[in-house]
Amino acid sequence: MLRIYNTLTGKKEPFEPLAPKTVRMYVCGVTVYDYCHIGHARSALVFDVIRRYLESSKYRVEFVKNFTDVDDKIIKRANEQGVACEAITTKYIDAYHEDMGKLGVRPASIEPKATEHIADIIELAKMLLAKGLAYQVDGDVYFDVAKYPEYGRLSKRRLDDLQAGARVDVDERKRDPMDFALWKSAKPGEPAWPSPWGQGRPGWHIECSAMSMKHLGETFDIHGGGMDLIFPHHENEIAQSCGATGKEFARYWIHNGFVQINKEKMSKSLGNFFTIREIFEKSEWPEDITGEILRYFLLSTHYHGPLDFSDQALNEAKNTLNGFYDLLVTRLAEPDQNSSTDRELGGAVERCKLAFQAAMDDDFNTTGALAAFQGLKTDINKLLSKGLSTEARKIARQAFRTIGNVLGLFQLDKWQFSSTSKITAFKEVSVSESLSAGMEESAAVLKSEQLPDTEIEAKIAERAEAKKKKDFKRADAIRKELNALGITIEDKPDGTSRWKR
RNA sequence: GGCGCCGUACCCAAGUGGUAAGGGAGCAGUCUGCAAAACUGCGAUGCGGCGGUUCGAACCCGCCCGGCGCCUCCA
Repeated sequence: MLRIYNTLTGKKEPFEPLAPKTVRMYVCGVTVYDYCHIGHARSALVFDVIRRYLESSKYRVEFVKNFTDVDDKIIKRANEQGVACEAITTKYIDAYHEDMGKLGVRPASIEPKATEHIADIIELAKMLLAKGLAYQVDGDVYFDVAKYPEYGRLSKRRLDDLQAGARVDVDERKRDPMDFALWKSAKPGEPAWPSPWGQGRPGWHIECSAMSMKHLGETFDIHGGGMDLIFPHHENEIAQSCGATGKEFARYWIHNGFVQINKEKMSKSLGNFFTIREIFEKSEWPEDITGEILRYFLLSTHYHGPLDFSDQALNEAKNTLNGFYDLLVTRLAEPDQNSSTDRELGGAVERCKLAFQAAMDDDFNTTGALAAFQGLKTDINKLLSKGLSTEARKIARQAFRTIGNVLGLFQLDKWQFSSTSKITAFKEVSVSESLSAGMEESAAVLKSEQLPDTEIEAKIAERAEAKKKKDFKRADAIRKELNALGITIEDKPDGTSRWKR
């Protein structure tokens, strides 16, 4: 039985969707005015995994994730560059898909844009005005928070406690400082749509209410996003949605914690952020391996807590994955006639499945889920040493692939083990540096990539000959030579050797 | 001023009442010509501090200390 921590109630609750075997879920995406950073990646990944787990639990998941494509920051960016807003939003929506794709984040079932739902937004605002929950000032429409008595139930705040104007000037035209705009009148040079209140554009919060209700119905199951959206964004969504329909809006609210740098929130305003593409660019690993490392790193902490980003953390994730992929692409790929432990494999896989499911059922505890894979890894390594047939090895490999698919891990067929490469997101690489010191560091991997397998095999054969003749000096020299190229040789008990980059 | 999150071994990190998962690093052993990998063992009598509730607390309550976040836009 799946249990989810619900921000609305502050408790872990059993999850029961409104309609049997169907989950309707809405996640707040990004405002598309710049490249995404690793914090956006965490959020996208967390909900991607939640979606995958629900699907693997035999739910049909209707997953809506929006793009905010009308906003002050977009307008500012467009004006700076002297281009239309659409040029900005199109560019960064494409970049979003590209970056998230590298992380293995699947597109949502529906990815609506605010600008494509202006009519729905206007309808919602009209409804709120008609119900007396909103009011008009000049060409603006504001939600009247005083008319929604439950305002603050998500963020656990009371209106009286909020320090209005603490950090921003209060608009004197509003009845309450907490009232928020549903519709903003157009200023010159801004994108605008006709409305009953004149030319204008939607406020930020209303698009999510309009789009979620349009695509998922007035009441749906899960609404998610980053912690920073709890107030005011999600609070306001609840107020205007419930105010308009008189029904409950989203039933389970899920919020992911922040990615931090040195214990501080990663954010644009602090300037302490790393974009996803920047990390891929600075990584010395191939793209698919870097993606796997990032994914493992982001899932190694429970989604609700903070997660500190550092080169060390990334490289630890790499080391851990080395252990998995050594098993998956090296040891399990070796043929064997000995089937003496084949019948024990099923039990090991079953144990992993159960442990995995128990962890994921407990509020999507991906940390525990990864521990389940560690258990399977250890079990299979033991079986291998006692004898596991080629056929059983394929089954073992498939188990990792199948269960791992829920986390989007363990799908790669190739891996690089070399310990000379790194991810150094923090290192500022200048051109001259990369030509000297930086190059040296990654030189081994570059060389090993260029070296054809056949040449390596030839060297290995030569070394085997030397070993046979007890010419260990020669054998060690060859090993050292290959090692300098980032290739590790492992001798097996039968006198043959395996190698890996 | 209000609300909230976090503080578990060298590092990362699960665990929300029943006696501390897992990983990384390290050390020792098995294996090996050596090495690597794998496997085995070692590693917090203690979970920021002090009290309290309980047969029993990392987990509940109170106070305190430290770090962070939100109350502008923010995943």
